[in-house]
Amino acid sequence: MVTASRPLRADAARNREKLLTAATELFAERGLDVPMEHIARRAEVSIGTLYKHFPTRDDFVASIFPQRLAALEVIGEKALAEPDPWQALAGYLEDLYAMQSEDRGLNDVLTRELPNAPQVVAACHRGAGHAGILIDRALEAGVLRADYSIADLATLTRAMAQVIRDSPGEWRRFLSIYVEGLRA
Amino acid sequence: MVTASRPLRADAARNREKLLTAATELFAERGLDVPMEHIARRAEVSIGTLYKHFPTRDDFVASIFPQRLAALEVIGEKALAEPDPWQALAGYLEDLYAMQSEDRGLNDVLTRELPNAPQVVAACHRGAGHAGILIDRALEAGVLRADYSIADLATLTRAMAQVIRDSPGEWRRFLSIYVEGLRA
DNA sequence: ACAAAACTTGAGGGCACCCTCGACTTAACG
DNA sequence: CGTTAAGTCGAGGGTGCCCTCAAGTTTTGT
Repeated sequence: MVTASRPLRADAARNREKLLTAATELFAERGLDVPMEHIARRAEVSIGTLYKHFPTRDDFVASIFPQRLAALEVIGEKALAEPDPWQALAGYLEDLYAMQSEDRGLNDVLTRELPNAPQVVAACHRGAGHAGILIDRALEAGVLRADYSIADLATLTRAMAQVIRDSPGEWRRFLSIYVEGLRA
Repeated sequence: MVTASRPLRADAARNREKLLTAATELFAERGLDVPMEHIARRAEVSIGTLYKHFPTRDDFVASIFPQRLAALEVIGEKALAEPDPWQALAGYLEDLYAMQSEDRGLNDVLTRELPNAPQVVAACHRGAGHAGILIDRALEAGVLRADYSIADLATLTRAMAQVIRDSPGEWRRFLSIYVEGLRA
């Protein structure tokens, strides 16, 4: 869309940038629920200005995460390039959750429903596309539990979100056990 | 302990009971974070009375959950009675999470740190004792992944808590995959 | 039946977060 | 420059939850 009405005034553009930077940092550090006031403070901007640019929290989310979720595509491509279907899937999961473990906000995004940030939902769907292919390949190769589906991956993602949150040192181990259970 | 100072006045004893009932119900339905006001309302008692009997949320937790956690002992005993070490462990996990899935408050209790409810912590430790024995048995029998430990069970429990919360229909399936991954 | 002790009540103060809006400031354009 | 539309500011009102305490009520023991 980019309905480029009138362009932003210089100071406004600057503030918008500062807000995005602050929100990006704070989401990553503290998750999606940081108080709006904190974002404004870190951006050195008043709370009123914050609401002028981003009337709802989801406006922040929608402005920040689609970009970040593009990394999903990258790890998806990487996995698709791997010839061994099992290695491809296992590697994908490892990369996916490594990414999730480094950004608390991303962790939240992948866990929650975000009905007001359709761009984010779309980006997730795109990511899921790759995952679906990887699963199909592994199924065809007969290396993956025959009843596995993309829905199981959603469940796993939420479980991993929790594990990452309260034992960031353990997620690889937990994942490796689960992945063992996935073999045909 | 039971430092039976003077016994409670009749009306006070009645109110205490009503509060416990209300809290038990609401914790199970909504989790440990229900507003205190809701508990008071359901108990048909004023908020002041609530605070007289249970000055902190953890006083409720400490009064309610040790009993409930006694069920852990029961399923522990049941599992210990099972001759096959693998079946014993797998059955234990199934029973444990079935229990957890029926009580949102219990789910919270098993997920959180509760430094102010030592009775609850103690009850959990007792439960963990059984689990430890089941794990040792399975290890000795060589049917369980050699590096498995009780710490992994704590991680699993938090993961299951999450799965139970947002996909109550899927936890058995998720668990069964994980358990597959546990085999030696 | 009465007084003292025990208990109950709910208005209200505190806090953290949400968000709005009218008064002020400043960039942009002639 | 001067005008004005665009943008900024932050005090303050709203909400939901926490918890307290002075005034009123009920139980208990005599």
